[in-house]
Order: sequence, then C-alpha cells, then structure tokens
Amino acid sequence: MARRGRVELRRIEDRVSRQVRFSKRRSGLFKKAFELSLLCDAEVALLVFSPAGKLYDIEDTYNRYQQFSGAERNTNGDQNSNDYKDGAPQDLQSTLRKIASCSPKNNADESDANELEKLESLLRTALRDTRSRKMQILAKQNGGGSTSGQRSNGAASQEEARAWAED
Amino acid sequence: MARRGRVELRRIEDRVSRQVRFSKRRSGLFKKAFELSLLCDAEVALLVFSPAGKLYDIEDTYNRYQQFSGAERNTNGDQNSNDYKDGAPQDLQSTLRKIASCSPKNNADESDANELEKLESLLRTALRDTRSRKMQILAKQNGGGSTSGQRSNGAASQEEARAWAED
DNA sequence: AAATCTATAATTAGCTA
DNA sequence: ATAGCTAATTATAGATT
Repeated sequence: MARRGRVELRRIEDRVSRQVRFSKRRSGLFKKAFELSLLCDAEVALLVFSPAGKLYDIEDTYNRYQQFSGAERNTNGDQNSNDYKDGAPQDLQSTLRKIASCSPKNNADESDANELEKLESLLRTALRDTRSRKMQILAKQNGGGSTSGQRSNGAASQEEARAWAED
Repeated sequence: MARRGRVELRRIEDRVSRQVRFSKRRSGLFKKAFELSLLCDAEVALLVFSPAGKLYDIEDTYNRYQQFSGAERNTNGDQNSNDYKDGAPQDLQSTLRKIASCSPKNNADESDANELEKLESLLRTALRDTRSRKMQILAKQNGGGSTSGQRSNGAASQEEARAWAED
C-alpha cells in the first residue's frame, strides 16, 4: 500500500485529499520557484489556478519570502503594484474608464507589449479595489468583524471552501 | 564546508555552479508544476527566464510528461473554460467591454456585492488574458523565436553558453 | 480547515566521467 | 556542457489535534 510520501501520478479522486495536497504542494512549488529565482538570478512567473478558478501567483510568494532574502529582488513584472499609495482614495470608476479605453492590437510587437503592460497594471488595480470593496460589504453583512480587506493567501476560509465545493 | 545537498539561500556567485543548478532546479520546478496540475486538477502557468533572457515554459513540460499521464490534460491555452457560468467571454476585447459596462454603486448592500463579484470575475479573466498575451510577445522578443514549446530543455549548448557568458 | 508531527520519498549539491 | 552517482537535505502523505 502507498506508504507515506509516495504518490501515484494521477488525479487524486478524494476531494478532501485533493484540496489538502493542492495547498501543500502549491506552497512547495512557490517556494521552489522563489528559490530558483533567487539562487540562479532568473525571472520566474508562476500562476496557479485552483479548480474553481481561484488564483495564486508568484507575487504573494515574493512578498512572503522577501523577509528572508533581504528583499533585493524586484517583484517580477509587477513594478506597478504600487501605482497608488495606501492612503489614497481609490476611484474604481475612473480605473474602469481607463480600462475601457484600452484597445490592445494583435500585432505582437513591442508597442503592443507596452500597452498590455499598462492594461495589466490597470486591471490589477481594479481587481484589488473590487475585492476590497466586496470584502467590506461582506464584512458588514456578516456582523462587521475583520475588515482586513486585502487578504491574500492565508485565510479566505469560507470563500475557498465554497470554491472547492463547486468542484 | 557546505556538504552535499545544503545550500545557502542567496544568489550563487560561481557562474558555473549557478548555471548547473539553474538547469537542475529548473527541471525540478517544472516537474513539480506538472505534478500539481495533474494530481490536483489545477491550471498552472510557469515561465522561467534565464538571466540572459532565454525562456522555458510549462508547455515543454506538458509535452515531456504527457506520456506518463496518458495525456489527459489540455495544454494551458484556454484556462478560462470552466470559470464562467454565463457568457464565457472568448476574447480580451469582449471582456473589456463587459468590464466597461459595470457601474458599481456605493450602497454597500447585497446587490452591490453581487455586481462586484461579477466584476471581479471579469477582471480576473481579463488579467489572465492580458498577461498571457504579454508573455507571448515577450517570449518572442527575448527568446529569439523560442515561443511556447519549440525547443525543449535539453540542448542548445552553444546558444545557451553564449547567453550565460553575457552574465 | 489549518498546524504539527514523522516516516518515507524525492530533490539536489558536489563529484566524476 | 551533459549525464550518472551518492550523501544529505527537502518535501510531503497521512495521521493527529
């Protein structure tokens, strides 16, 4: 029988096992990715989507590991994550307008890449704002406890549970 | 002296060591990425650029490991297939149009939360598409033609040597 | 569901060829 | 530079709380 540590190379059927392993292996993968980028001075882009579409990306990883490394690396393709300062009042509407005005071509040339870069930055900002607002509303509805707003990986227990439940 | 297997968590100074480890760890990382996607039914996008800008991506990995798994997974081109209950937006443009048509209110009520939920989903899709497109363009520019999965890991001795020599 | 524990499996650093 | 080798380190499956 499968002793500890060994695993067959195919989809895990048990839903709970699969979720647990997803969580564990995801951590391991991001750790490895981070180490590769740090040790070998490589650029690494890593995106992982859970079966329900929840996104995990390398930037969380950089943020989590930065403390160990003296935080010398840039955060890989997202220099714009500080587009706005924390205190600044965000205008989601205006971000959406800017997004709407983007019309990426399909020339696959450098100018296109630049435009996509800007678009990416805008989308990221909008996504953050949207999440944040949603969280605030949900927090009020549920009895107004934690409004940490921006939570990344750690603890979206309920939301994550729902996501996997869809599976 | 550093015994076998252990390593300090910082940039490897020796150029040869660094290159060798890059090669070994890159393989390991892609293997792990592939396992995560297969075992846990997750979508994984992984891009690695060597210091000289040579690209390695997950599709190589899929191609290499497919034989083991019976080749059941799709190869990472259309990740959003199951993310959408309603319209299933095909392209970035149409997603952007949908985003533009959102006008989240500030009532902080449930209907607002629902709208924000939809907006969040759209933004996520748009972000994924945007990144993907950008990556493809950058890959062409940097790799001098090595886009998704042309050459696999193995050999590009001379070219690779030159790349690292620049370092 | 998340954290911890532990036995086992897997990765890998440094060699050698 | 790539490929094996082996010792040592890491990762992790499964159980526990």
